[in-house]
Amino acid sequence: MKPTIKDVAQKANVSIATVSRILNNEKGYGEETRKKVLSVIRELGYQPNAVARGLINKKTQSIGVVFPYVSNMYSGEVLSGIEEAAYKSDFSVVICNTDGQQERTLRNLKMLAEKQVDCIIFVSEMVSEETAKFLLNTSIPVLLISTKSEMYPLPYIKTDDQFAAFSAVNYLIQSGHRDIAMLAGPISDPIAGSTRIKGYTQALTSAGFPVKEENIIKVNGFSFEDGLEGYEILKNVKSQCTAVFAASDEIALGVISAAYQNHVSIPEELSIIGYDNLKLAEMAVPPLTTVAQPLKEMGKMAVEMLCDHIQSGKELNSIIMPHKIVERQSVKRY
Amino acid sequence: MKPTIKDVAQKANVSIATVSRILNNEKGYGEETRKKVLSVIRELGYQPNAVARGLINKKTQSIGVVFPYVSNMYSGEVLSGIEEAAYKSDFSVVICNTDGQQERTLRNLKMLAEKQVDCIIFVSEMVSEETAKFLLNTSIPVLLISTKSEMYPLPYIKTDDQFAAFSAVNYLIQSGHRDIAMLAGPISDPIAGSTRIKGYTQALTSAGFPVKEENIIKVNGFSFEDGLEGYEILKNVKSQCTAVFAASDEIALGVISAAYQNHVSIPEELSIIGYDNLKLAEMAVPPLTTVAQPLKEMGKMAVEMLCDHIQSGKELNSIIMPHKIVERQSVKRY
DNA sequence: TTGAAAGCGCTAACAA
DNA sequence: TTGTTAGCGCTTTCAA
Repeated sequence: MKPTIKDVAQKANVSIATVSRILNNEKGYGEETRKKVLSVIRELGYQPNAVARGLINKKTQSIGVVFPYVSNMYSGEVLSGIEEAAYKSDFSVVICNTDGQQERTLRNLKMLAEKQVDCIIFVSEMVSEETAKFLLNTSIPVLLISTKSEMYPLPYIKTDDQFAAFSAVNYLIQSGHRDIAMLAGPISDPIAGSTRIKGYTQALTSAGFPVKEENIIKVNGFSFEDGLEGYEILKNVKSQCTAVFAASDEIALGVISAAYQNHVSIPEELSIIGYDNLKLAEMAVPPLTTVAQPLKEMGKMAVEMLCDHIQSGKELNSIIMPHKIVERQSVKRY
Repeated sequence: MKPTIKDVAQKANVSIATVSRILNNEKGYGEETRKKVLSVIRELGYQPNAVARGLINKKTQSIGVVFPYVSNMYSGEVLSGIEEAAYKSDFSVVICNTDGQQERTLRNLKMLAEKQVDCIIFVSEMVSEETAKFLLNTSIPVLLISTKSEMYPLPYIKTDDQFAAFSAVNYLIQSGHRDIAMLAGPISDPIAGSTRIKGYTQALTSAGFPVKEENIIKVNGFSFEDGLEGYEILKNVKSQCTAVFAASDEIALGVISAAYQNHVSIPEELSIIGYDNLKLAEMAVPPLTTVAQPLKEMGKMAVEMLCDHIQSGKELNSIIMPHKIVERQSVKRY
């Protein structure tokens, strides 16, 4: 049996209250007792029980994080920011994977609530009405990352997707491209789907170029496979695109890979710009030009804001993070 | 204030014991009371407090996972397996990042113990003496993944690194390569470092080829950057290698990327085989031939074994998982 | 079928 | 400076 505070108290001939005080660096004991107790603690190998603490303090020092897919690189970036900041503030992080399924999302959220996490970070997943309601009803502070609720006032941290997409396409235009295709995610996604398409359209329009419907290729998600698939469609589209804007780096990698198999060289025959600036972009051949979101930074910021909120009651505001174009070698300049 | 079991009991005119029984699907109440209580629960939006439960049950339904770097793709693969199995068994997973630092490892481990996680999965990190001692002293069941303790009997799940490295190099030999370099991780790493070098040496030797010291290039880690760096060294080595065995897929990607910048084409001028079979390998240009570890599977297996152990006292055995060569397009066949 | 009460390991108010 | 005690929200005897 693991020793408890009681065992320590007994062996040190003091009350458990005194041990508790020493453990928590409060005052109210002599140097003598402190030393004695500390030595007993070491001797017994005593470790405080955070569960018991949590019960009485109503604080578990833990952060719940909800991802659609914990294992992709996107989540990894955000997670590393979260983890870093959490570690600094002595929080632990509980992660959940929803697989993009509403039901799993809800079940995970419920679990987090039951486990009494001190706050929740909800990443990059569509906020369904039911989810939003749950999030609003619970007393747990919540921050969204890279997503937002259309109808409910949930604070978020994200980039301006439309503007970022605009910037990406504009970069292509500035580089001398006229005929630009887009590999878009699902339109059903109000954040990363339709919004980025708007940015694309806007850039073309404001440059005085026509928007051709067939140049907007919608795939099912934002993955490598979606990029592979997208390329096949792109190939068959008659227009002579010299460049493509991919709604994610993974999609872009899919296109690059498919292009390689089709012996079309990038960027000589086809230019491509991605979205996210994952580690992946740097590792690609050729290295991928992309619009960067500060994902790690966003994760870090989320936990910092949440901690401030919990400790000092500081309000949780929504924040738009800046994006920027990272130039590498996948776009040809005319 | 969130409603507690007491509020439910009061409102339903029963004792908290009855509510508890209903919550836990035990017997000892009438259908009438059950309905009544359930409706009150819904009405109040009551959610049981897992912390209080944990205190009394001495079970928190949570798994602690320790990674050196949570954000890389390697961790992502393992994590997705862990998460999937944990979700099925109703466990939540709390993740820790050690940054490869011994001190952080220990602090994280302590935190997990204090939080009373039901078991710990320790992934891909060297097991220092102090760490091993901690792990053995605690009463928390532990399983290592992709690592092992040299001196202490901690159960692990891993592949046979030496054999896998042997297979990789042997594949190169079978493909007609004679002069084969290795981009090895740090020799200080007894698992992924020196052991894989042994496999390399062994393959060469048993094929009757000489082992040239300068062909074994040791870099500081297993990252993309290490691969970049390794390529620079490789370039300056006088030998005329036609192929290289990289100790990780990330290193391999670094080599591919550097080769691209140096205008040496892969696999025509230089063949390369990786290690891990991350998603990355598939996404590379050219797609990377590599030796696959079933990382996701290993994560899944770890939690399944741990759950069996907790629930039925089933013993925790060490397991060697099979590896296999996944042929793609980065190795030229003569 | 139900309830009263003890207690999990700890903190915090109050007393001494 | 120290101890006693109540109680956090729950489960689990034991008794009714």
